[in-house]
Amino acid sequence: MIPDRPLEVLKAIVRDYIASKEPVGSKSLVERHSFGVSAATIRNDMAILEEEELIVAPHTSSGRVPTDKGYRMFVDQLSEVKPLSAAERAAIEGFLSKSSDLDETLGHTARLLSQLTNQVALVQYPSLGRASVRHIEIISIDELRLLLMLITDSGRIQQHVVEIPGGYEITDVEKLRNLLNESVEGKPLSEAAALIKGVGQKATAKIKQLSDRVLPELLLLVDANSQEKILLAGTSNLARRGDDFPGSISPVLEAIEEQVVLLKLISEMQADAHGVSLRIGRENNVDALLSTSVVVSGYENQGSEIAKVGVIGPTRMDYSSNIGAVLAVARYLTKSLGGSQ
Amino acid sequence: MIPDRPLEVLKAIVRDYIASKEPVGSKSLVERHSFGVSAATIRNDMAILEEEELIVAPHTSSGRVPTDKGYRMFVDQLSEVKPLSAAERAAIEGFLSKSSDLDETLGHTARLLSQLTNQVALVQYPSLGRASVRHIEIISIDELRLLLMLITDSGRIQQHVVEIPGGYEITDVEKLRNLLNESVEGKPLSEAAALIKGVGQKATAKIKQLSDRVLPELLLLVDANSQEKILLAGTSNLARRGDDFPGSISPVLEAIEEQVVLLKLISEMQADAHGVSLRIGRENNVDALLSTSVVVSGYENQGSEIAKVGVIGPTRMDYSSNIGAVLAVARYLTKSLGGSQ
DNA sequence: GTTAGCACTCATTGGTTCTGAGTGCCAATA
DNA sequence: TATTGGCACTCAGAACCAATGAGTGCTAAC
Repeated sequence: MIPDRPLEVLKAIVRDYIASKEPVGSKSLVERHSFGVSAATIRNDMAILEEEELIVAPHTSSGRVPTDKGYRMFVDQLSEVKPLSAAERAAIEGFLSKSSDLDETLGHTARLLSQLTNQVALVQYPSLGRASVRHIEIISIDELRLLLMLITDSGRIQQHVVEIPGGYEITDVEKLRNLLNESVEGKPLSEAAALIKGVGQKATAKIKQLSDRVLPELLLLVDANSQEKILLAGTSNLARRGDDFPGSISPVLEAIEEQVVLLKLISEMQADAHGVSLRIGRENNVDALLSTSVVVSGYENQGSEIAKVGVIGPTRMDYSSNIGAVLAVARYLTKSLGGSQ
Repeated sequence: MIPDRPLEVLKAIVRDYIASKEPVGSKSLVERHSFGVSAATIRNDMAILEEEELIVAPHTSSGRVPTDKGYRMFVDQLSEVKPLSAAERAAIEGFLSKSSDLDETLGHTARLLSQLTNQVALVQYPSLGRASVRHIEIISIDELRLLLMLITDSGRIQQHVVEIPGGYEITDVEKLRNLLNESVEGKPLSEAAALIKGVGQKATAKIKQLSDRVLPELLLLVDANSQEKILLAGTSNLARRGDDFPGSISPVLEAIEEQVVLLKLISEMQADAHGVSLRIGRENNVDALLSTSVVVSGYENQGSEIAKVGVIGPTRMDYSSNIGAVLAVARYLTKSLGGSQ
């Protein structure tokens, strides 16, 4: 266990390092904070911290820098997150109230969060999981084309245009639609595929030709729905913080543009007591993200978490305010979804 | 007018500079290309080019680098663009054939183009302009909510959930929908707003309550449709080419994330005879994009251009193959839209 | 447990010199 | 007139060196 003062020293080091980008030494520490002890004593404490691998010295004789483990201890000790300013709250309200459909809401959220934190924001689309089918719609666009729609209770709406052989009647389309809705409406997405196939069996000869074209496409929609998707915003914030990354930022950008990697990462992250979850540096288990941290929180619809929202930035980030912003935005997003969906 | 050999020298300088990132000098020029004359002669030619501001020397005594004007002359002289390899063609076919709806198609296109060129790809959404309303649909989701849909003939589909007072009958909704479609279907989007308002006037008392809720939201959809939108992909390619930019790349990233700037820029660009349009460096008239070039081409639906697709990268880019890729992708995109829409 | 003192380390800074690719110009040449 | 070899000159960048100073670890005294 780490004694009290050394812990305070660690916190001070993290804070100073975040603020200054410079390795912090014993002398500047005693100057800026009033520990009531001398630099030499601080040095002893720092020796303890180094022993515990909470800090390291980049070169033999320079100040210390927190390790991933150090950051971890710091955030775990973080008793309270920095609350948003009134202006920031107002910005959130203003931004999110304007949104209409889900796409727009999530888009706004991502932009907002990236501006709030000056980091790269990520917003995960609600997907499969607990979602269920709210409605299936088939609209005739013209003689040869139908528009299929799949609406889920998470608010996600997907559509697809399908070409069909001519000569069907409008009532046939309606019949098929009703058949589909009767058997699928309200059912979880995970069961939808099987149920849709079931409809194919039941289809009368009359609408068989139609359903043969429509159902496979519908299955694709269901499948696409289960495909997770992440929205990014503020990528340029990474570039601005370029010097926080050893070498080039381009592998980092590549990694976060690679949806699969990110999705895997955030899906593994389980929220802690405060409703937030974060990975620091090597905790990501992704080489390219070795010097980045990820902060995410879940947002909900109808009482259960449907997806995640968060930020990604250099390990040397202001955890306190980023956590605050992510939490606030997640909360507002939940509220906003609950209201209009 | 520039004599023949100097022009060849310019081309060689551009090509060598693009390949090597290094200012190119007279000696290395005669080594790599067989001009049949000595370095001193080349130096005389270079003096001419410098006189014409087609090339500059970064410092008094170093090789030369093309100016924006030099690049411009180079591309204008470009008689033929580098055709895609068979593998690349196959990649395009494979990529685009998988797409189903418009969103997906454009998303794939952007990714594809960025991979093909190793630049940042941009794809503009089809918008207002010549588009017209194909269909308006209103779907009842549950007692208190309707889903409005606006489908345009450019393939764009937008939806919005609207809450309504309860107690309406399903036939009322149908009545409203029919009323709307009768007056708006097939009409250009630019007239849609006025027509929709007209429906509001005609609405009978019975459906007045409904239309009062629905029509304003529908107008918003029409309006949103006129909002131009650009899809980006491969932002990390910029970072990889970081050293091509003086100072930091972050202002560049910011500029291209700022949709408004980009939209204005590409809307001003008119295709030349080959169907491609490009801006080099300061031609962009955007400070942040001073050392970037933009290559765009239009893609069509039903015979007329509906939006643009292209790449953006450092002025020091391989114009020949980028132009080739953009052209090819635009062509395939046109084909793909024509086929399934 | 804390502190002052001290010798030591080493990244950074600034100055100096060296090197070499590349230039511009000129007189000779074809 | 166009081309060429020759030559003096320039200047960015590399290499080297010394000085600086923030910061350390250690020890002995408080």
